Amino acid sequence: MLNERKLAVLRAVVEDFVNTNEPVGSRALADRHPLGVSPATIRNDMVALEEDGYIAQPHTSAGRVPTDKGYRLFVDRLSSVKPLSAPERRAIESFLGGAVDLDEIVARTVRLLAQLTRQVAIVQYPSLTRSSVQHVELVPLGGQRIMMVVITDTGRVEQRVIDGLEAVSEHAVSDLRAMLNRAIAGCYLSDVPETVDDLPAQVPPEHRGIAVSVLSVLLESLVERHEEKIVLAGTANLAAVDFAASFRDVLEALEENMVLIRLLGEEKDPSMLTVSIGEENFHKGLRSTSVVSADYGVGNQSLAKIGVVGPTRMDYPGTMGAVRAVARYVGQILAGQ
Amino acid sequence: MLNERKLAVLRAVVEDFVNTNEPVGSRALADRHPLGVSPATIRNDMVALEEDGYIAQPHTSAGRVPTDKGYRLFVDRLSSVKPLSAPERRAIESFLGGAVDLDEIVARTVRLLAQLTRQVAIVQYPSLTRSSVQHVELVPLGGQRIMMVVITDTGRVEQRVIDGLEAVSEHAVSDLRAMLNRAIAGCYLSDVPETVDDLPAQVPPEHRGIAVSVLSVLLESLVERHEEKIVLAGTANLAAVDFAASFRDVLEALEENMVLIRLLGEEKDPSMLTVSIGEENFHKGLRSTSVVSADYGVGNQSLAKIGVVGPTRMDYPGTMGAVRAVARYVGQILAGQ
DNA sequence: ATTGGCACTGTGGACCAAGGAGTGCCAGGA
DNA sequence: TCCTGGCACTCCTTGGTCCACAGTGCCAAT
Repeated sequence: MLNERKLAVLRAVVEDFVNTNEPVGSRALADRHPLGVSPATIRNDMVALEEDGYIAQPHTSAGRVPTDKGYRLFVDRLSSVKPLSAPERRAIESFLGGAVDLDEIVARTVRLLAQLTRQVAIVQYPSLTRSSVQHVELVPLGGQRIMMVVITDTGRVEQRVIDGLEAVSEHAVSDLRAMLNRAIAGCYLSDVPETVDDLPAQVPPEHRGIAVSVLSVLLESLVERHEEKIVLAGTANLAAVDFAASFRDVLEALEENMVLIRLLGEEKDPSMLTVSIGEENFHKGLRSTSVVSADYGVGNQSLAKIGVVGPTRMDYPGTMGAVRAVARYVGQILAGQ
Repeated sequence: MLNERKLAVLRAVVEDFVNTNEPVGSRALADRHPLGVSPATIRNDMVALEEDGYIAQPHTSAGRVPTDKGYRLFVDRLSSVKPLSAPERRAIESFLGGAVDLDEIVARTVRLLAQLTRQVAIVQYPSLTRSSVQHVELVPLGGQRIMMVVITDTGRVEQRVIDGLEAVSEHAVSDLRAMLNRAIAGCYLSDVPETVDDLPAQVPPEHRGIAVSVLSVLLESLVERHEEKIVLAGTANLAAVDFAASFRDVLEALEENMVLIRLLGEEKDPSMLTVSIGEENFHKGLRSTSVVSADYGVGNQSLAKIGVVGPTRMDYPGTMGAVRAVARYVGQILAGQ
C-alpha cells in the first residue's frame, strides 16, 4: 500500500509543514526535497496518502497538511530522535549543575526545557511513593500542635502541622521521634503503612493518642493523598502558535494540576519517550496539542516525569531529543546529590 | 477647569468603555447615563477632557477611550472600592477556611482571586524577613552533610543542605541545634544576623568549623538572599483580552519572578490598596496592563502582598474590592492558624 | 509507472461604493 | 453665559466584484 516513496513524501510534507506552517503543495515538495520525481507523481502519491488519512487539504486548491494519524506515522516510523549538539549539552550541564537544592533543580529544569524546545515545559517532582524516608522530624510548636517534617532521599521535604488535641511534652515528642525514625528511616514510602502498623502498641498508653494522630497524618499526607507536585514554564511560547482550539482552552488545561499529572501519567510506550498527538489526548482543550514526555530517575528506577506541550505541528525529532537529554541530566544530577 | 459635569462624563466614559470595550460616543453616553444634558454638550466637555489628556479618540470619527491619565483620575477621585456581596464573602471564607497548611492557603488564595476578578492573580508568600523563627532543626544526613530546616511562625518552612566538609557526630549536631534554638527561637529573621554573631565563640573549638558553616548557610539562605516565593494563577483569563502590547510580552513578563516581585513591591500608596496603571508600570511588557495590589498580614504587621494583573480597561472598583477582601481574609486565616 | 499539459477551483488581496457612527462647529434660544 | 439642534464632514466598516495565484485532478503520451 504505502511504498517507500509515499513514506518519503509524507515525511517531506511533515517536515515542510512544521517549518513553514503553511499547507505544502506538490511543486514545493519537488523543489525542496530530492525525491527524484515530478510534481505530478507526487500529486498521485498525495491522493493515496489522503485516502489513507495521513494528510488532508484545508480546501480544494490548497496544499496538504498532516493529520494526527500522519504525525503518528512520522513519529513512529519516519523520524529518529535528534541528539542535541555538543554546545547544547554543555549548556544543559552547566545550567543544571549550579542548582543547590531540589526546588532549584526542578525550577531550573523546567525553564531549561522550555527554552530549549521553545514550548511549554512540565516537570514533576520526584514521586514520593518511590522515594525512601531519610528522616522524620517532629517539632513541638507549643500548645497542642506538632509540626512533622519528612525528608526523603531525593531531597524532597514535606511538612504538615498536626493538631494533637492534647498537650504534648517535649519528652513524649522526642521519644516518638526516635521510635518513628528507628521504624521507617530508609523505608520506601510505599512500605510505610505496614511498617508503622504495630507502632502505636509500643507507645506508652499515656502518649498513644498523640502517636495515633501523628501516624494518621503521616499516612494521609504521604501515601494515600500522594499529591504530585508539578511545575510548568514557557507558557509565553504558546503565544507564537495559533491553535485550532482556543488558546484559552489550552491555558486553562495547563492550569489544572490534575490534567498535567494525567498528561504525563499516560504511559503508552514502555521505553523512555512517550508522544501523545492531538486527538490522542484525553483532555479536550489539548486536542490541538501534542505532548512529549519521558521518565527521569536514578539508575533504572523511575522517579517522575518531565514533558513538553506544544502544537501538533511541532518539531518532533528535536523536541524528543531535548526531552530525552534533559531527563537524563536531571537523573544524573539527582544521583550525584 | 474640570467642573463636576466633566468629571461625571469622564466617569461615564470609563464605565462604559470597561463594559463594552468599544470607544464610547456622546449619544451613547447621553442615553445610558443620567447626565441631564444633550449629546452636543457632552461633546463639548469631551473636547476639554481630550485637551487635558484624560481621553483620546482612536481616529477622527470614533468615540472616546480613556487614557492612562483618565483611568488614574477615575481611580483616585471618581470611584470607590466596591465591597463584595455577602454570598461572595461567604464563598471566600469557606474556600480559604478549608486549607490545612501554608502552601495550601497560598494556592487557594491565588486561585480564588483569579476566579473572583477573572484576571491574573499573584500571591506572595509571607515574607521571611518579617517573620520570626519558630524552630531550627538540624538533621545529620550521614557523611558530612546536614540538612537545616527553619520553621517560621507564619508556617513557612525553608530547608537547605549544608556540606560540612568534615564529619559530624550526632552529638555535635544536637548541641548545635540546642544552642541555635536557644539563641534565635522567637527572634525576627531580620534580627538573626546580629543575634548569632557571637555564637561561634561559644562552641567548643573542635566543632567550630561546622558551626560556622551552618551559620553562614543560615544567614545566606534566609536573610541576604531573601528570595521571595510567588505564585500565580488565572493566566487563561488573559486570552479573553486583546492587548496593545503582544500577549506574548505579557506572558513573558509574568513568568519572570523578579518582575512580579517588583510589581508588587512598588508601594506608592501607604494605605492598603495600590493601583498601577498602564505606562506607570516599569516593565515594558506590562505597559498595557494595570496592577492592583494590597498588603496582607496579621494584625497591623504586613507580611507580604497579593495582587491582580489585568488590562488597563479593567473594572477597578470591583477588582479593588476583591483584592482588599481577599487580603483581609488571608490575614485572618493566617492569624487563626 | 511517470510525466507534461491543461482545465478547474477556492482563497486572498485590491478596489470601490454605500452606510453609519461620531465628530466639530455654528447659530439660535433659555 | 451656557446649552442645544442642525449640519457638513471624516473615517471606519461592510459587502461586493474582480482578478491573480497556488494547487489540484485528470488525461493522453511516453
